[in-house]
Amino acid sequence: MTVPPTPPRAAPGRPRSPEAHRAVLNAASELLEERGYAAATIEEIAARSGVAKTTIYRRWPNRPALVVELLLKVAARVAPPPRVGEDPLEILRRELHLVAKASQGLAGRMLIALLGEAERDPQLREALMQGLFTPRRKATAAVIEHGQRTGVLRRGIPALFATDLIFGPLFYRRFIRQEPITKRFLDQTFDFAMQGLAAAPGARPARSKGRDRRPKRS
Amino acid sequence: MTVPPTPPRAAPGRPRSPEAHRAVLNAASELLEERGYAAATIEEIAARSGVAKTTIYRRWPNRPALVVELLLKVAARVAPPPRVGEDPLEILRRELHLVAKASQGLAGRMLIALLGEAERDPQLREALMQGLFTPRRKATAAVIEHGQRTGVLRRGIPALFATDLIFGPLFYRRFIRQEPITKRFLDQTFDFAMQGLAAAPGARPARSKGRDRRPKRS
DNA sequence: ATTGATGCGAAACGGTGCGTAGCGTAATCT
DNA sequence: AGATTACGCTACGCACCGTTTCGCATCAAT
Repeated sequence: MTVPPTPPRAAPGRPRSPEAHRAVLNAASELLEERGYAAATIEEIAARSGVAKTTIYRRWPNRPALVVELLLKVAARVAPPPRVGEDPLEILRRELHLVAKASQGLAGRMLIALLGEAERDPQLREALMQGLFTPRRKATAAVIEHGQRTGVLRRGIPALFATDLIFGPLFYRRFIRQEPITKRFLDQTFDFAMQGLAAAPGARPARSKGRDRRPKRS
Repeated sequence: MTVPPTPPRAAPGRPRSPEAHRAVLNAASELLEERGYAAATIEEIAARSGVAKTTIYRRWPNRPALVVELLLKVAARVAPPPRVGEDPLEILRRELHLVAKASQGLAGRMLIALLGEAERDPQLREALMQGLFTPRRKATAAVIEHGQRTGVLRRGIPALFATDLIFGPLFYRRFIRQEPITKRFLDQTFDFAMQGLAAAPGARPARSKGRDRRPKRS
């Protein structure tokens, strides 16, 4: 790892064209929107963007890598990860609805296409985990931990596990069964999860530290 | 539906060879096991099975259709749907573990590969729903409804929805995040779901036949 | 201004798998 | 026997992949 910190030395030669980069992502996005993942071949993307195939391959090793970059961009735009704040329950509820909405749009279509390929492509899986799932799960877990500290949520349930309990049914329905997500479904899911996660009415906030031994049996 | 019940009229011409059928499914199964979905091309399957490509295409319109048939067979073998019985909680718990185990084997690998294609192939999606998900969900829901009638499970929660609450986190973890399933994870998931689904200790069965009551806890 | 390095577009390539067609042969029914 | 369908084989056109080659463009360093 001999990397100069902030290397002032610019790379020699002609720099890569940002326009080409944008044009490719744009064309890919349109194709995915209009005709789906199968139709968004590299050759089609090159044709529509006016960028040469070689230029595309110079930046991305293959199609999934390109789509991942696009997915992360779109996801960050339409559904930024939640942040710890005043009312954890409300934050979680909003997050669930936000993710549900995003999952029904372009981001969802991209994700579902990538998941199949991720089975055979460990690098792709890594990229999805580190770029999408891990940060989001961590952010959500932080909200939950905050709720546990302030006494709104029951302690004793690992926060990451709790996030999976909240979001699992949604993803199962949207990406595995591929059925539409209704508001009713989201409300039911959230209510059910909270039934198990929320603190009993009389619970108090956490003390200094370590003092939060509670019998986990409700 | 004008289908003659047990049509005695045999089709004219040479009948299709059951050996060829089996040989194809066998070869496909082996290839999927050894080298994954991507490597299980029609040409490879034909080569390994000793069956001509044309013969394969005469039976299945494309590769997904073939893999679906294989998946349904394997799923029925390694994890037959649950049946209503004495102890609903135990049946559900076993079912969760059984599905988890199956999802980590060949069946799971096939399913995950098919899901991506199902996005663009409505017929494939239909086949997966009618052949796999719908019957299994119905069977599980029946177990839950039985539990609700006998008072072991709380009433008022739609049974199909309840099944998704139980299995959602598992599928999310296995097929979306593609992380391994631990016994601990399954136990936690099940306990959590039951916390919300199980009847309060004092609950009574639905009407008349009241003998079956039992306080939950195990 | 020249030099050297890199990016760009265009064109062509070999490779792979798809799904189809033509052919001669095999099996079964009437 | 004749009709009909399945089988294996070979070959084909097609689409897309990922790579290579080439001439020109664009940058930094000299």
